[in-house]
Amino acid sequence: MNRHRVRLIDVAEAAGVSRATASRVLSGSPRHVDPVLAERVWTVARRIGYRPHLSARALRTGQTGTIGIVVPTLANPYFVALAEAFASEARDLGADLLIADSRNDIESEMTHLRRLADGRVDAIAIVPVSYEDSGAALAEALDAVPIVQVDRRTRDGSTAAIVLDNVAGIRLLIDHLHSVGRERIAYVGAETASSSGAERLAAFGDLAGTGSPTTVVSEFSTSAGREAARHLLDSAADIDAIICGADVLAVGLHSTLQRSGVSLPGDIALVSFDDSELLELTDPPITSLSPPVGEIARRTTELLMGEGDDWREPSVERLEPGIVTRESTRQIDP
Amino acid sequence: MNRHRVRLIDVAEAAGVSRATASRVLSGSPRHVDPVLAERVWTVARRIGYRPHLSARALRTGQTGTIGIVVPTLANPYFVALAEAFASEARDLGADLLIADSRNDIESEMTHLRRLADGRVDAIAIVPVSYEDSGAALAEALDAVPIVQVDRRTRDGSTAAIVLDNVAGIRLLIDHLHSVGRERIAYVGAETASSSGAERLAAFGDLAGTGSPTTVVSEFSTSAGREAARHLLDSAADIDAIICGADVLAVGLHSTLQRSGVSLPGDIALVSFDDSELLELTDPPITSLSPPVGEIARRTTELLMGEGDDWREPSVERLEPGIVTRESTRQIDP
DNA sequence: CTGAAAGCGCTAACAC
DNA sequence: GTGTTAGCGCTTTCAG
Repeated sequence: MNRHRVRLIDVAEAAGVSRATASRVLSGSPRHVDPVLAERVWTVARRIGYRPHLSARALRTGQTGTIGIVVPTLANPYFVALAEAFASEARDLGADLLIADSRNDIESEMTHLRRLADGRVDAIAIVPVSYEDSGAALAEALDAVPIVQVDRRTRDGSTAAIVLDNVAGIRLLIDHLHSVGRERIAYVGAETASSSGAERLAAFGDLAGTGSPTTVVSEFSTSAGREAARHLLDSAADIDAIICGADVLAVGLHSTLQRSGVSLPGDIALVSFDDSELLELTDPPITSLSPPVGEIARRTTELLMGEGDDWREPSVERLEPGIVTRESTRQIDP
Repeated sequence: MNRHRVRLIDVAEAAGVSRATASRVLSGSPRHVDPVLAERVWTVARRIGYRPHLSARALRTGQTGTIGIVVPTLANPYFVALAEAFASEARDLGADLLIADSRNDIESEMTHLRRLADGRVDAIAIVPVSYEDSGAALAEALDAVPIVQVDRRTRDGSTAAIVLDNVAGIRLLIDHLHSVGRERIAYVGAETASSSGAERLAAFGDLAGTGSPTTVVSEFSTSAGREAARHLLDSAADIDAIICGADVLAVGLHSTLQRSGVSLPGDIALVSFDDSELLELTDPPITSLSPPVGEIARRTTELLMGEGDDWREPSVERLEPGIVTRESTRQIDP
């Protein structure tokens, strides 16, 4: 049953042509081959079920037809959305997407990066785990394969980075909150190990009034969100709105506020950042920035697959988010 | 900067040994080589930054050191959890995990399956999209690489399948609901395109009293859950408990019930199937079966990587779930 | 437009 | 215990 792989030479022989011709038809440049032969080769190939051996092809061409994406965790729906945007992009390019999950772990991230760079993929998009510590692994993988940083970046900007414009994002959220009559805004973010977290926090510090409270929890997770909510409740801060640095935080926070009898949006208006499906499930649904994941993926692959070495330019390209208003920021009649 | 790859021969030359010896040290059987030489090779390899070319190695050995997993969608946290369990399993085996997302699409599933089978991975674990229609693609990929079906299966059981024991699961949930005083139980599941969906529905039909209402929506998604809730509300069925066939359904359903003023667990007790993080976020948190994802992944890789052809046996192995009780099924004092 | 032949980087017989 | 050599399956010069 599991005889042996059908190889190119099997097709060639059955079609009465050389391997070279068969190869040209099946992969390379079918333009430069007699249409009659080409047709014959195709027919035979289909009949005997030929499938090219990808490792062999990769070895020969130096191209794998695969793009890799490394995300901090798939438990965060935002990174899943990002991965799917890249999958769609890859499909358009006739390539595959290989998804790797670092589990928020530098070690694991380095391992993935190394293995991907070992001839497994043609290019890598990575959401680095840590601003401070992800740089080393990146720098190492860099001379094997093009890499672009996505959504977050490392301190030593050794490659191009395509990120959300966090300052614009915070501004958009604050403006929106003001427009619905909120003035005493708090910010809840996670530990600033990631550049995006740090940028959002800093932007909030700059744009919100001085003395606006910020709460920094240890990780981007729903339980951290609940912890933040308890902290805010305990501190009895005088606020009427909260900006969350990530959906998972917002949902956890929402759940704890809700159970503590805080009325949303009556007492507190809530906004978040990633616009994942989670935000539509809460009661009330939560207003959010809508990050341009499609555009991020498109621009990143453009850089990655482009002819030049543009990805080597340690630039930071910031893409503009939109906003999706939901009930959590409904205007309250005085 | 991007000179050229450091190859095995570069290491060999720098260490003054043959490629064979270098290869033996760096990969094969370091046992059969002089420790002194071995040490030298390692040192040199590290110094000049040698990394084996994975495609070349795969071509030569016929082994990729990679396991592939194909899931219907990563938007469902249950499949993410499953994928992470496999990642952990792969890590233990010194292998990589390649995650592919079918987006609930037969076409896309087939494409992934094909490409994975084209020498990209050593084995495939797949959660088939459709009981009826996923079989063909499976059968095709089958003679290139070992495949085991996970969590769901296809009609023509052409490979082994490791699934949750859905009958035991439904029984566990019903028993639990009875134990907290609920007798009029409804079931909400998605279209039976998947074997697990169908099994759960059938088991409910068998085990719940006759006339127990069932609602079947078109897909496993939160919006489908909301739709189911509206349906139940409209039908004004006389029930005091609901079993949901998937967490995403439960969460959507919960959200709509909640907004319609139904009290949980007062009016209705709610239970679900996948025990994902989502269920802890709702108010009240939702009781759920806890599927043995770790065990599923372990058993599957065992079958896949084992010496024999055990995975070819079209058997169905059913693993026992546990249950995690939460507030949504709290006993109500009469 | 087609074929012969070289070789991508690596490992595994097979000799020594 | 180590080196020599033959290929894994494919694409791509280079001749014709």
